[in-house]
Amino acid sequence: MLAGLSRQYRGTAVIDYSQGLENGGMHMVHLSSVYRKLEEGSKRLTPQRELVIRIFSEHPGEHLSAEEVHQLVKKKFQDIGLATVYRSLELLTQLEILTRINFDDGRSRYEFNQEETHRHHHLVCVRCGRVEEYGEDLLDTLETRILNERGFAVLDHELKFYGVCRACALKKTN
Amino acid sequence: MLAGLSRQYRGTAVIDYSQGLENGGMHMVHLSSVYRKLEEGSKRLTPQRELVIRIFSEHPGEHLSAEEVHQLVKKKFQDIGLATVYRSLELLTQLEILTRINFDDGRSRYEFNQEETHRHHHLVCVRCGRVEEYGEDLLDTLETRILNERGFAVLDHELKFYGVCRACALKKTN
DNA sequence: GTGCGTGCAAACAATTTGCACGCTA
DNA sequence: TAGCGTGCAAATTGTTTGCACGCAC
Repeated sequence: MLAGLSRQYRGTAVIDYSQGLENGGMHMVHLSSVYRKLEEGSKRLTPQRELVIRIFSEHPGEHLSAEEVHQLVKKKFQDIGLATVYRSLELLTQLEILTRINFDDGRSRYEFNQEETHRHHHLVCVRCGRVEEYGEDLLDTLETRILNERGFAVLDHELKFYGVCRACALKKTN
Repeated sequence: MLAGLSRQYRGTAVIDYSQGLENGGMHMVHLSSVYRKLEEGSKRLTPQRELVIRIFSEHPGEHLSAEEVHQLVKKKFQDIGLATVYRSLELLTQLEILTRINFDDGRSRYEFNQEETHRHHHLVCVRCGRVEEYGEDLLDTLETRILNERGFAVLDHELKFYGVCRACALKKTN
């Protein structure tokens, strides 16, 4: 099975998963489902891929870009190629372990594809640029209507709200 | 006033606006509001900018990219620089004459910022890539809730549905 | 041994920017 | 005449790809 795969690769760092990735906090990721998805895609869980996953697990709710992931991996663990980061992100997205999001800041960003927290939306502050998450989903009825009215079968949706966050609203000046 | 500005520039084409841009069809654009917005921004309505606007008025509902606008302007009117198209799109977006949209196809796209048709959404077909529009807006109550619950004052929102359009659903094979 | 995954550098594509020049206010 | 707007080419930036190598199966 895959669990045994991730010992080492290219003679580099060995990652201790005795405690799993679940240590992160509230935004838990089920390593087992990561293993399963890799297995189903018959992909190896290499140290580089593990590191990428680990970065996300240690930065819950952060919408990281490829460059940011690369920097974090380098800083916290070891040097890996930026191209490898891109390829890992691509792979993990295809396996639905990550989700690609676009905040129109010129680069793609990624977050865990948390099926439990499924369909959360984003509140993008136009002043400070910070992105909050919003868990509500009231769009099901709308999706049914779209199917009936237009014959368009909705598979997924993406909703972003642009506005002013509480913190910025409180800053009276400027 | 601005109306008299757009005679010619660099000795090139003169555009006849005796009939205005409103000829386009259902997706009418009020030239007067375009004038007003340029005036408020104290920007000139140059022939190049007019041509860009004209292209959008002649392609209602089409979500054009910079490159596409450039090609269309060149084909239908005259050769202008691609950089100028980019700068025009940027300016017109800032003046809220156009709206920038992102369909994750690797380039920014633009459409008229139709305040009348305000808040229409997009149905993106994951098979053929075509984008339909959907005029409904049921998000007002949700926005009020977000303000109350989170203190986040929503100014605008963007909603995209991904799914299979009717045409593709009918193609049984492949 | 075959092939997947990686690192590096080169290639790409969309977009931005520097600069000289012409036209407009 | 001062400065905005343009065209062109060069520069940037995010992302992808070709290739040789090494480890895993």
